[in-house]
Amino acid sequence: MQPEKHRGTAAAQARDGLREAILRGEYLPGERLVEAQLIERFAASRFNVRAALQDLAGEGLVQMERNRGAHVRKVSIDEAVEITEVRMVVEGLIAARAAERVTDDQAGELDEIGRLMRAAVAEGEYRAYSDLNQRLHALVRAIAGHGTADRIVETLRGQLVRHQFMLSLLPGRPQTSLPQHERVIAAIRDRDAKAAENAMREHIASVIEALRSIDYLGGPA
Amino acid sequence: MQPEKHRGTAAAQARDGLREAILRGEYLPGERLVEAQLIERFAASRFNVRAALQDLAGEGLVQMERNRGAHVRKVSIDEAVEITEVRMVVEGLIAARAAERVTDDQAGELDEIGRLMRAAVAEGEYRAYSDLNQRLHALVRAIAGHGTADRIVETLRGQLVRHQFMLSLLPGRPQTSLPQHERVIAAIRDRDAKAAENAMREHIASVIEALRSIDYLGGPA
DNA sequence: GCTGACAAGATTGTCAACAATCCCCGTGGT
DNA sequence: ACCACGGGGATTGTTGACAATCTTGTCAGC
Repeated sequence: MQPEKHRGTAAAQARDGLREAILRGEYLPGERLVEAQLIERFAASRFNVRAALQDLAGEGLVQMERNRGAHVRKVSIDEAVEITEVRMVVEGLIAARAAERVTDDQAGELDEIGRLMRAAVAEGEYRAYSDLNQRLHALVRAIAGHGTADRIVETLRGQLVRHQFMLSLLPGRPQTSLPQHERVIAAIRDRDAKAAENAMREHIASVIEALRSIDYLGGPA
Repeated sequence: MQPEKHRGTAAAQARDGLREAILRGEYLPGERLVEAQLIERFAASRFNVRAALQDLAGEGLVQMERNRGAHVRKVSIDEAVEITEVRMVVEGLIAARAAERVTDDQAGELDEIGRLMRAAVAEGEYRAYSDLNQRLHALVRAIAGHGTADRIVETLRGQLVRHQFMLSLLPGRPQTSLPQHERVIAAIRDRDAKAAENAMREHIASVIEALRSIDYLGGPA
């Protein structure tokens, strides 16, 4: 969505550091982000800290209220579903385009990830499977080379890290998503754009179902 | 994408004023935005001007380079195509959801817009038709009530105002797009989500074709 | 006439101090 | 016990000045 920022500058370091910290879960949703604390933690001036907060507010990671400071933004389940719906269609576009542009080498990489995924699920290594999941989506995006769609998906993904964490705890998820991933890989490898889009959308649609099921579990708690 | 900002504050006024000015075309793509000039024009402090520039950079309307100031971002035809591709799938999602949620009253409004559109095209009132076009898309979005998709479409639209202006000059556009609009309206009225999504995507796909044709016209000039 | 270095001006980057605001908590009254 | 009412401390909002950097114009040397 936004053009790339400068790297290495103090302002950029503060921004990236704070984003990483939020994404790691070091600051919980709703938690207050006090400027003075951030100044100490990131060894940045107040000027740069404020610029960082404003940037992350633009990315939807933090929420700023006048005279009341900045908080880590809370994303409700309903919002998470909305965000994932948008992700579904945009990643569908990305998958379709990847199918049109994939090279033989890249197709080989995709198959390799597929093999590793099957192995990880077979051996119950869910952490490895989760990493492979991210690698797969990242590779598809790289193949598609769609800068605009890329930025949007990245921004949306950032807003849901907390929920994605909960998702990975759902029992039976890998068994559901593995065949979906395989269909995505196969469609891109076969350069079938329409099938790739459908496969990716089905995959993310099932993520939405899972999100809704969390709602039932965690809602009345 | 980002949470709503405060209205009425000096910072918000500077931001909204500058955005309006850029969208109106008062500042041309590539034009430099000198802080001192903006301070005068919007009667804001430098602090607020910089905050506004940073916000608009987040929206992709301006580009900031270290020590070289802020410029109105130039969007190439290739980028415009990418942006419109994303818009295509997201507006498709919106149309599908609108079909699921539309009330009888809203269906009537849609039909009314359709009637006005046919009349405008028949009488060659292209300016009125263009306004109705925006009204239609806005109404569909309102019916869908999808905040996340809404924000993204709005942001993307902002980045293309200049190109959309050129589009409206293309001869024969209304004759092409009118039946597409009618199909969108009919599908939503009939509460057929899949058809609504397809109709909206076809419509915007033809916008992409038109954008590419501008490329041929304006490219080697 | 052209190239390069250098200086002057313009513009942006950064900071530290000051002002405004809010939130918490104790006080007094009922 | 409960509520209204201010302090007082903490936190953010804003300003103006100063430093760093880039851009432009000029001039000497070839």
